[in-house]
Amino acid sequence: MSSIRELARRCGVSVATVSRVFNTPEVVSQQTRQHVLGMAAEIGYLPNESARTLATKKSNMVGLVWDTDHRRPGWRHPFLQDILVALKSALSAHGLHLLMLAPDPGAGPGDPRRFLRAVQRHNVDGVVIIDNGSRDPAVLALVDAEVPCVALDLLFTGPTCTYITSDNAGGGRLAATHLIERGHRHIATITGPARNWPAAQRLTGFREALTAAGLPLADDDVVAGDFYLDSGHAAMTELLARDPRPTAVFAAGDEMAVGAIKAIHEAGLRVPDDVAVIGFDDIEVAALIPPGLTTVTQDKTGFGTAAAESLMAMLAGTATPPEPTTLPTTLILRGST
Amino acid sequence: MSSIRELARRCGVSVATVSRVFNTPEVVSQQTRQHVLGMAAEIGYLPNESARTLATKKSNMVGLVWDTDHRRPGWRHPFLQDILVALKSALSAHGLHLLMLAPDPGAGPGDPRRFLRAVQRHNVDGVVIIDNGSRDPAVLALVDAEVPCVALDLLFTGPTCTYITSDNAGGGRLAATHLIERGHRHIATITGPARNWPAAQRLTGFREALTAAGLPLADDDVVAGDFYLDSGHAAMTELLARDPRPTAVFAAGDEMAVGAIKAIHEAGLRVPDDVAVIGFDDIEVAALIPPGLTTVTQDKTGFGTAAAESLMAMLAGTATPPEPTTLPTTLILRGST
DNA sequence: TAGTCTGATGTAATCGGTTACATGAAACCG
DNA sequence: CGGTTTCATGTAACCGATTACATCAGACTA
Repeated sequence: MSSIRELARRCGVSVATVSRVFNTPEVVSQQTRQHVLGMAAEIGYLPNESARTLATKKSNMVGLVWDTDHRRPGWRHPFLQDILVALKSALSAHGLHLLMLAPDPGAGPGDPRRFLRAVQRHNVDGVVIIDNGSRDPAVLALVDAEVPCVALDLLFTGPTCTYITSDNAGGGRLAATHLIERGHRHIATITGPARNWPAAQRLTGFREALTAAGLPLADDDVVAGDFYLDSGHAAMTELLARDPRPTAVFAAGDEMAVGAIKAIHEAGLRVPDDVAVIGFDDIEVAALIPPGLTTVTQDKTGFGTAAAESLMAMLAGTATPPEPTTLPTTLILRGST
Repeated sequence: MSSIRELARRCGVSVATVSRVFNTPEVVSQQTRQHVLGMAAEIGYLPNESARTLATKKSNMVGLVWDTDHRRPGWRHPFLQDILVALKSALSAHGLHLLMLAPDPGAGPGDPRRFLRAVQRHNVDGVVIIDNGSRDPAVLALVDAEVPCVALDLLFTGPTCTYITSDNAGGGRLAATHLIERGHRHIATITGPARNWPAAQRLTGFREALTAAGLPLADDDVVAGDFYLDSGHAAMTELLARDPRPTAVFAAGDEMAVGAIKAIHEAGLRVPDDVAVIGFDDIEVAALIPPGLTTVTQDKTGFGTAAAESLMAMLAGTATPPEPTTLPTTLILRGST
């Protein structure tokens, strides 16, 4: 591969001049510039990014910390593909590449510094963290990286850290309000694991809106699931056994909502006539299963672009990290309510 | 950030010795090694990867070329998340990081060298290509990269290139055989775009198996879709208008199969009693929509791990690239047939 | 015309590692 | 005991860029 020295030699100029042609073209004469660029194209010269990074301490790379462990469930984020595409596109527009980091092999599998170390070795300009909901110490350790960090769907602040999250409470309110407007008076909910922060927020907003409408949420009408299909099915089965049974259910995740619909159908009841169901997330299935799942949608693309923007703001050198971003949630009306 | 020189100074040894501690520990004395490692931990020394890459020409990074363009559809790969997770895990196990490359800003948006240049600048040890089905010249130009390349779901060979694909023909055969075994005699198919290679293969296998069973496929019973829901709905509507209408349909993609089921239900018919439906891909919805979609599944995880393995084989330095990998497809039985 | 300014370019140090080769001490051998 | 190995370590060139500083020619100024 031809180096800058080779190119300089061929052009009869110094390496400094060649470097200037690519970095500060305005200071080199028109004539020299043309000559160098022409010769560069001819011999296929391309600057070596490792060398540039070494010299400038800027890599144009953003590290992605995403703890994908086959064996544990929970690493899976339903929107990941949309988020990744948006993130990558937004970063690409600024000339940044996205480096999906492997945990540092120098640290053991359980070492809380395994991501921090990987980040520090690679001269990345910034870091995006995709949470798997586990609040892994190795992820939380990243606050110590002296590098701009943006976490997705994870409370994460520090001197160089901020995060992006959906307006989960608002979404919960939206769901409640919608069901109330549809005339429901007895509304139950299938929530997520107690310690899951987004789930808790959704529940809070949901309860608020019900209470405000004079429809307090009975403890009996709150059943916890784990975001997966079967738990939604089980929870709904439990709710259908109540007497009187609720006429509407808010599931804190679409997969659970689908499970709930299944349970309702199995009980010989109809959606939405006997029981209305509303979900949260707007995953692909929501649009595809009959009768179509009404749901609260999160702005997946917004996660990616907001992360890129927060990062760019920090790279631009503001002293304090940007405020956390809360993305609006909106209601998608389909047949299930 | 502390450098190797700093660490060497503190330990009273030369930089070469420190370097050896991390790269060829067996040649340095037990005592010195302990001392250096201890001091390294103390001052938080970590080798700078850019410098290492510059010196060794090995970056431990694999470039990912994935042309994500918001504006065009088609960049979306239904399995991408599974593939990415598997790919990343497999690469991580070998200490390799995955660099999602932005197109080279030095090249224009339409420049066929925009990925090639990005690859060449970054000293990546290998490249994985995720196809969007468009046979973009900029993707095809990567055969010229003097770097091991593995393409997913794309015919792609060259002196350092190979590819991974599903046994699409076999999957087509599987679908046909299954329907025949279920007793169907009049079987139609909703295929993909004529120029789409996987779709064509699926059709070929499907037709073969029908013919072998003495049930030649009439032209009328082949309708093309575009892999999206609506096209499946439209195609099925068309097929239902035939007299006699087919008793079973093979859709070359699950989304189209879901569209087909919708059309069947809308026509007041039942699945599978009036018309059986089988799909291809095994996307998430397949398991979730009633009555459950029987489908031919592709080994998503296999794509990722096979890509990593082919890459590793090339990195290990075989003169010729590994043979293309064809992943087996298998039948998943659910309620729709 | 001497002095200053400006614009284009060159010189060389530097970024943080790796590694071929040199060195020197200790161990081994006949 | 001299000579050869072996082992641990040091010296210094090198990877391919960037950039502070120096240089120098020509234009401009008083």
